[in-house]
Amino acid sequence: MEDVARHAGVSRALVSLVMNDSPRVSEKSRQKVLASASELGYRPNLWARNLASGQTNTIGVMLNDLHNPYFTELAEGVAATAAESGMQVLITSGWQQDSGEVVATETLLNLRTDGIVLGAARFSGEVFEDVAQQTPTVAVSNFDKPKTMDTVCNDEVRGAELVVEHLTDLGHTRIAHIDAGGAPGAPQRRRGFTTAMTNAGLAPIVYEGDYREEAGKAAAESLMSLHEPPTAIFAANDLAASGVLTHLRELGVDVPGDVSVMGYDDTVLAGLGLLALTTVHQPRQQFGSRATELLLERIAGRTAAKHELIAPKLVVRATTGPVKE
Amino acid sequence: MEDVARHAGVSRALVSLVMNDSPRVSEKSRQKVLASASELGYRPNLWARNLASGQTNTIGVMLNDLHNPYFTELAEGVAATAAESGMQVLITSGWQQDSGEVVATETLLNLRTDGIVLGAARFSGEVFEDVAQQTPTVAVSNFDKPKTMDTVCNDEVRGAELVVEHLTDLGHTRIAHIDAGGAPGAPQRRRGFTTAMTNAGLAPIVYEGDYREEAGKAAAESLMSLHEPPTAIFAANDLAASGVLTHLRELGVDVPGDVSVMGYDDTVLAGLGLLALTTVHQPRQQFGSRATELLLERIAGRTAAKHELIAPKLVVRATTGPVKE
DNA sequence: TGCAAAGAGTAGAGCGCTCTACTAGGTGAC
DNA sequence: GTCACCTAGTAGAGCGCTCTACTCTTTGCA
Repeated sequence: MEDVARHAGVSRALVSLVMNDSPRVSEKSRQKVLASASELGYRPNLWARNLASGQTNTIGVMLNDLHNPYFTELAEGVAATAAESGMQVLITSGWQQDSGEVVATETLLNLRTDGIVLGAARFSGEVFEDVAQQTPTVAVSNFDKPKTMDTVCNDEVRGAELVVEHLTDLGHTRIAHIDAGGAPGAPQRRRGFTTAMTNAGLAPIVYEGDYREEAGKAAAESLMSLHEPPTAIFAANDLAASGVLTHLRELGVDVPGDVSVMGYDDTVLAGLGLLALTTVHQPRQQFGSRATELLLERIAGRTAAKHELIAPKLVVRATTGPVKE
Repeated sequence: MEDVARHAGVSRALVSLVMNDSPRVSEKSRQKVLASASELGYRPNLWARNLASGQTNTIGVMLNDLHNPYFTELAEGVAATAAESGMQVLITSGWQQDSGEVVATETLLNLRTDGIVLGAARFSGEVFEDVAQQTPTVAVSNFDKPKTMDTVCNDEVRGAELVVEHLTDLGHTRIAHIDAGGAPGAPQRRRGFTTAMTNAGLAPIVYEGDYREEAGKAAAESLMSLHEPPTAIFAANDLAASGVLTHLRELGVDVPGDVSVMGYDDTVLAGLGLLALTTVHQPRQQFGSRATELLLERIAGRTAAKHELIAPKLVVRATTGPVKE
């Protein structure tokens, strides 16, 4: 910077003004400085800039797992909205490890990003409340309405309701849900399912499982060997639904002729021609952009916590149909 | 930091030493400083630290597209290897846009990361040679052996060979390849395919397509309506292979009884029970970790460019079988 | 007992920038 | 012609840390 100033025959301060697009510089010297800068291959050192200015114009995103499209689409939403406000996005990942999430968040904290979007899965909200005390924080997660941070999350209960409505509309009454125990989102889906079934005057059948394909297969096997097998199966997520479909095909059961199958999440899998899975779409990008909006509000000074639910949508494909009379 | 020093009754320099685990501090004052630090909620400011020390202990990763598991697994490999050397990883993404890649790389450059791993797809190597001149750079990409940076990439030619070997071993002679034009990796796969076929004394059938499912479907349709349809189809990637399978199922063609199908990449899709696709596995994490090793070498001073190919592996599942005679 | 070397700690410059407060010169109103 | 005000630019402190060079104790050993 020193060199650029000397080369252009101006002060360091002027160079700084030019680099920040200040209106206080004449067109002439702006050109002169820009020319010298590019000639000398100068690029501003962000560390120094942020140190001096005390603000980073950067928002940090901590993701539990980069593999999971849920998290990456979330990040995409964040990036898009952040870009509109001229903010940079820096991503760190917990690489699916408990300790990783904490380390990644620490890094962001040390980086003094203006705020943090938490795409956490592993920990309860409490662990992160500490973080929220130090910097504006929004969690995309169904933490239990913490006071210190905002949360944005999918309305899982509504999603499960959507499933039950769709299936009962098709005339199904024996509907089974394969749930994923304590995994993120699973308790809410289960609750939504049982509530909606009960409200419809139906008995909820819940079978224990998890979010993996094998679990879907295993559950389908048990379910189909029941004395009165269900006519519709609502899997914990798309992957588990894929396991269900696999088993049903091996069994020679027609889908959706004999049995209807639904997934949850609307991942790439669901759209594949061979699956064509009816499922519930989570607007993941929207989670990210809404979270960013809330974060910007917080950065601007809001302190009262907001907790928002975002409504999922039903996506009907080819695995559900009218109950076989 | 000032406060911590005062609170602990020592100099700022000592606090700095403690924070960096220097062996030059006595156990007693280390404890004292640590205690004061946690009491005051002190955390070192990374921007200041890096500015002062002139090194960031951070390597930057620029990814074209976070959705694509290819890139995220790459990042995972980078993170794992970087962690072994105590390096932090910061990820920026081009969000699938041409300009995005450049912006994301600029950010990394301004951040003065010790080095950059380029997971680029859009641009030719030339655009990035400029970057490589400014900081140690390794590209995971089949750029054309640039002088200024290292490259690590999949041995696509070998991968295509693997496919042809597997299929000819099963007795296939009419083998068609659906290629993806100029998309990343596609030309190499096509070349590998035609070469291997020619070497085996067979006529390579190449059908134009791309990396999407629809392309696979369309290609399968054309291919199967040929006077003498191929007995094996090697799709551009797993997604296209999924399209092929979908069409074949609609046609009632038995896989692998009548026609064998192969994908490429070994993504999650391939492992699904309903697809069980025979494919070629790219060790994506290994790309990342190898790239990081090379980068660390460069950071340590090596300047001569290295270009490495990493061997893919055949993964046999259920979509290939002996040719029906 | 004396002296070198090791151990523990400190002072203060400096990393590359921004930002506040200031100056010099030009403009326009009365 | 004078004065207030605006514009374009500058000086220099300071952001929070690290790092070099230095000081003051201890310790070990001939």
